[in-house]
Amino acid sequence: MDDSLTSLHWLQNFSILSADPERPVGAGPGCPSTQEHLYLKRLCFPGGSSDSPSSPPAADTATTGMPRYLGSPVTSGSDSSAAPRFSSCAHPGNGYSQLSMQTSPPEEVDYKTNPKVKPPYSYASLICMAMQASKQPKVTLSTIYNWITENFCYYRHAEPSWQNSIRHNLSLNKCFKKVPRQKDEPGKGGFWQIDPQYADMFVNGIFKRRRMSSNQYSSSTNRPSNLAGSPYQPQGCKRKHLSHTKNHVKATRMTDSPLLAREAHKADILKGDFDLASVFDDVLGGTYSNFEDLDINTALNALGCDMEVSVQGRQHSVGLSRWCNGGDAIGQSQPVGHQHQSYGYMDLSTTSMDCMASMGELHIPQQLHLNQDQVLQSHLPQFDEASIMFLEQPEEAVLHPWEEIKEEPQEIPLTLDQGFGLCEGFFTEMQPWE
DNA sequence: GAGTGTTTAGTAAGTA
DNA sequence: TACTTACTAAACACTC
Repeated sequence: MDDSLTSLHWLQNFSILSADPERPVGAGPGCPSTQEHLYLKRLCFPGGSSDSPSSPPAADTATTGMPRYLGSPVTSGSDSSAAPRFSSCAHPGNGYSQLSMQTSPPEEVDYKTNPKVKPPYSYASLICMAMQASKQPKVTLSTIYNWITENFCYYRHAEPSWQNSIRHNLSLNKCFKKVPRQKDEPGKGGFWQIDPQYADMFVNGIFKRRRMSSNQYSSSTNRPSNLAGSPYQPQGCKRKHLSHTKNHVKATRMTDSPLLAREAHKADILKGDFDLASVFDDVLGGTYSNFEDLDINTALNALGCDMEVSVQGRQHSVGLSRWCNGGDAIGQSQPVGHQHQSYGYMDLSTTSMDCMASMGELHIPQQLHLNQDQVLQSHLPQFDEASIMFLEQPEEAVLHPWEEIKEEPQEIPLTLDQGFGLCEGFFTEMQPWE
């Protein structure tokens, strides 16, 4: 009984996504119906809520630092104005789902109708969502404005300075590429799209775009020569003009342990932080089924991902399918009931054990004598190639992921986090030298 | 003039 | 404490 004072069991049920006291009962003036805009609570947590009395109010994201939803908002169907819904944790095959089950159910916050709560998404995320929703390879600034105001009531009532921030973000963020308007195209301004160079990052990057550690820097700057021309950036899009005063990257400053990396990963997911990666994970991975009739080609087109890189060879489809179905590929030894449609990368936070289960196939133990960087570098070329291949042959991978993977299981490419996860899983889960 | 795009500067928060 | 990231504000130039 006395353990009640020190036990942290309550923490499991602690809701960081608790009720929003400011949430209006009905739609505000000028706001559309909320019918279409209900979020995932019922989808994700049909079992009801288990709010802790200690749950902080969620009205102010800045207070909690925790956005209210897990996973990635996507737009359903062909309605570009449809509200973002958070389908990731509802998707049985998404790596988030398991984690979602461990958290308390969020209350619904209807950003489409609630003008008081600022959406917890960065401007880059908002831009990305707008681009995603438009399903066009390129969008205009006004399209982005419209989508945001349409889907986030807050910005309908906010000072227009946020539009300046949007423009600023488009210009500053390397992820976004300006496509000049053709001379015969009337209208103001140009078009914007996701820079295809960063499509691989979107597939890979589950990490929040916070603080690129030095080894991640070195991963991109000192990567193998065959990656020299690759835009591989493991932690998201850099700003277009970085502070160049920090060229002296501290070599020792890194995400020290795979355990920490994974915990950080978990924390990010727990925070429900929406980022570009999650958006594109939805698009490029299986979660995109929420787009109903939208296939992966359409998704890529919507992202403006030009199929401009060509890689020859048989590993195409292999790497591609692995990439599209990374979690399944790695974890194909899991029970059939756990097999599911693809998702863009393997979520190590939830599937490290699956990785462990198949490490024999991966021959990873043979690399134990390597340090992490060596392991990662040994896989980076494949990873990069795989991501490129993904762009090239999306449909095959979706259709025939398993057979191809079974052909060459030892060549399954590992992403940065996968590498860490594997290492961590191995070192933490495996009996010593077993 | 309005909208668009770029750039600079400052602040706050998070992290090593 | 140093650094990164995100945000905000503002100035300026360009185009329609």
